[in-house]
Amino acid sequence: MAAKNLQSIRGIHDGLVTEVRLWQRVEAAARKTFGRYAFSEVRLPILEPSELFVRSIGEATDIVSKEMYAFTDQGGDHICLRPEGTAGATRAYLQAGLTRSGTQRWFYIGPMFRRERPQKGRLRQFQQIGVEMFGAQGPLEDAEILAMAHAFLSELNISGLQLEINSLGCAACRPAYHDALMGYLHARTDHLCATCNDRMNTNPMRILDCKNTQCQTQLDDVPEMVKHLCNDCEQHFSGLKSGLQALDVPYQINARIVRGLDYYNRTAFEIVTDQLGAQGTVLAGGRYDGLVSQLGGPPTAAIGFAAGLERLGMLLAEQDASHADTGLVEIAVVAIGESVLQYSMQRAAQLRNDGFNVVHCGGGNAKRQFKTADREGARFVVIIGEDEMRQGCVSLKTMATGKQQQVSNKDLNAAINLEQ
RNA sequence: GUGGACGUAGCUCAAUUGGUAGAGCCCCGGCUUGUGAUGCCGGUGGUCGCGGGUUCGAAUCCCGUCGUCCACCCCA
Repeated sequence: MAAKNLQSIRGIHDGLVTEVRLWQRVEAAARKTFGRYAFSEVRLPILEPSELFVRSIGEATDIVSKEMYAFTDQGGDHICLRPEGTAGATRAYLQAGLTRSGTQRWFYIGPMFRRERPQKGRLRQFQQIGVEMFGAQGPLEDAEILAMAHAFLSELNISGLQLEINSLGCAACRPAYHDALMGYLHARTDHLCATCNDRMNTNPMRILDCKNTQCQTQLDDVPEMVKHLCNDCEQHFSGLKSGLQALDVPYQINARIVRGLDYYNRTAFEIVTDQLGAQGTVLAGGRYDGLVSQLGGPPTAAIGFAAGLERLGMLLAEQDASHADTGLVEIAVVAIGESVLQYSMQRAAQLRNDGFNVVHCGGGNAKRQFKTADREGARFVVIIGEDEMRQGCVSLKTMATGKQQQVSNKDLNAAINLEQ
């Protein structure tokens, strides 16, 4: 344990080489897939006014009431590290005056901050890949955005994932459902856990996904939102389902998916895994038709989702560890003798210009240099001594086979490509 | 925020009933000063997370603290 009093903040981890390689694979898959669906990347602020999240997510939520890194800056402004991306994206959409510019299809990749108790797959600073689509209201868009999420994860080849969908209804049908739910729950308060009894007052729908098995046994025939949808919501939901079927996206209806926030309506979905312990949600989202107007804009339909970059990286690491460490270094240059040092550096530079990833082993003791080459995982060693320099050639060694040959400088690239 | 487990060399771990720490791997050097991954020999490296306390004596017991992990909670 090196630096004792100089550690990263609890729950805030360094992304070292291994993790970053994993993340970059996830990011590459996202950029590729989202591009196919004509989504464009945006880069949004990490610092936002605290007020933004109070007004969007809501003061009563855990995220805002106890998990936000919020502070007053030197000028007296109340600002915070963003705990999620949707609110900022909506703010930016409004600020840029895009409400009459047609459908906006955005995605972003970046860090979010929540002061939670750290756990596997749960960090205080974590990265999300977020997608937001503004100005699209039909079930076709819902189906397509889910197909996009599915394609994105398929691109990564992660198995064991499950798409679950639900409908949360809308302002028209939710009150009646709420009454039905409360009636059902009130009859069983004695059998529900303490947390659930609290939730009766704050957010009764949350009781549906309580993990307490005792509570779950009480909920066998609990009223479900999907069975209380109004006509419009019903049509929307069946449009989504038939869209997913048409696109061959496997899904499952899970009436227990809920959202804590008021602005969510209709489609809600999660993609879950059983491989990350309690933090099984790898991607989640839904429709939030109410948010734009809640933040002062015109009524605007919107839908989006966010995926946890670290969680996806962990799944990749568990599934194919072999993939993680494919050699970065293609060629190691070994210089034998002081007199060829500078020349060997020039040859290394030339190989880099030719498009190879090259390390120079530093000259000196030949054995040491070969050891370095091996440790770096170089596939080839280009050996340069006085003879080679004089003759305008190098000795090319293929590390895996041990085969070594003399190749003239002009034939080197061809020889390497032959050996690959 | 609540509950539980853990914290010993760079890494993975060991140290019988409390007697001031060991191994493997890694790293460095040598056996071969134009050749690696296998072999042999040698070497560097630890205020036992940190701070108190009990004791003649603590890595080992107690308290606190920080951190990691797990579950609750919450969520990506």
